[in-house]
Amino acid sequence: MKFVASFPDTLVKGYRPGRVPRAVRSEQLLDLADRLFAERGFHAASMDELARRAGVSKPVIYDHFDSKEQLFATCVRRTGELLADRVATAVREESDPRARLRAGSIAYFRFLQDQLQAWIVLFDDEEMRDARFAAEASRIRRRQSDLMIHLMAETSGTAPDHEGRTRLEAMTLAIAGAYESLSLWWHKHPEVPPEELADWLLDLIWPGLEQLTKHLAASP
Amino acid sequence: MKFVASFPDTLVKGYRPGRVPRAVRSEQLLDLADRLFAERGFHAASMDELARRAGVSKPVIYDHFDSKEQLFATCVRRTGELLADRVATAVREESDPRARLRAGSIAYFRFLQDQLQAWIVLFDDEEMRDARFAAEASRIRRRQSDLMIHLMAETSGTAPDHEGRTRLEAMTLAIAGAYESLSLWWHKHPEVPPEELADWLLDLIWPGLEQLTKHLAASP
DNA sequence: CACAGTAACCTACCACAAGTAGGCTACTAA
DNA sequence: TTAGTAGCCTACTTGTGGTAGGTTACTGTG
Repeated sequence: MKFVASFPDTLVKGYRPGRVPRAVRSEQLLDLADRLFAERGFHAASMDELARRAGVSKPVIYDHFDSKEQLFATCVRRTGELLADRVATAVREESDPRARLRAGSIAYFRFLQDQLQAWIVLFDDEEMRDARFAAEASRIRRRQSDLMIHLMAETSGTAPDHEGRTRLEAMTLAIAGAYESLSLWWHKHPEVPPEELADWLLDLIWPGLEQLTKHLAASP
Repeated sequence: MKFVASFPDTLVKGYRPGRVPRAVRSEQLLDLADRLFAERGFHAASMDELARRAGVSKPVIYDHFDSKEQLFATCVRRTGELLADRVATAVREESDPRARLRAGSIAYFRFLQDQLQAWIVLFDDEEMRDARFAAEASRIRRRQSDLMIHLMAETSGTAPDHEGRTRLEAMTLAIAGAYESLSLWWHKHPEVPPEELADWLLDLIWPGLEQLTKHLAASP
């Protein structure tokens, strides 16, 4: 009875107090953590508050996740995978290489537009938000990079040699960094539509990228 | 006497115990903080340890800097300004636009190579380092972006209209992001020489960049 | 020279948040 | 009925950013 009585009005709607199965609690905690990190940023979000919002005590959280960092990483990774899916899906709907890249880019920016809440934690800079996110941001970049490499290999047909692959990896990662940085800029210029962003970026990198694929296909 | 007696061997060489003028203490603290942040990362670096290394008590630090974040920001900003200077100097030594960009790029990567220690905090991802650096990293990107815009305006002669400037700002920031991300990759492939990195990146972005300047010069 | 004013510094503390030890409650299955 | 366990809690420890308030030594002025 102490248990039930200890839930005043700090309870988040949609979650009733009391015992729930482990899997459900996990999902609930992840959802709430996502929102909390988005609102406050990593540093300012406290595990106590997460516990309060979930209507649960702190050790419960630590029974599901090893640490605050691991919880954060899990949240970000989930979102990153969703993003990768969206982009991959959009890419698969086109066949011409440039059109594929364009479709992927648009999907990327549209996703950011939708998930702005959750994304701010990773990309906002204006407000001095804390973040232990380098590893996760990097993971996402790598994912986008892999996707690009895969796409290029698929359309060019030939496989580059070792040195070529090294260079290609470097360049796709650089491009992924450009996307990331552009997203950041976009955050302060939301009036620009995703399609225009994509076109700008395509005009910038496509000539060099096309040249690069030709170069790599010719060398081995 | 308590004062002098309280310095066992935790003292960093080159700094004698005892009272020193404010300006000297400030510089000393900044230098030590730079090293400490580089070693441990923002989160794991504690103010207590900084105090210990400086052979000083914590309030002394807070008499010089408002907070840990402000101290960190000051360190990073100092390094960022040094970087900008190096790049700008290198750029000024060339006249052909492409050669200028190349020279700037090489200077950029050379600087990272030298200052690797101090730079890890900002760019390393493999190790889960903490960082409250989004704002500072962004400031550095903006600096590089401004430099590029300046350089392009200088060489093209004409000034773009409002929409053109918006697009140009977005694209140069994207490019700065690409440099940043490439630096990160480089950290795991240090065998690639700076000149090669610069050439890779130039081959990738120069065609699009040249096209962009022409486009912007033609529209108004 | 005396001594006020101040610069540089200290000890001892607070607040707050991550993470833990150990125990309680209620469901389930034999 | 009762053993086992899943889910949960209260009450703590630890570590670290930051502060209050006092002490020491240097410096310029009567």
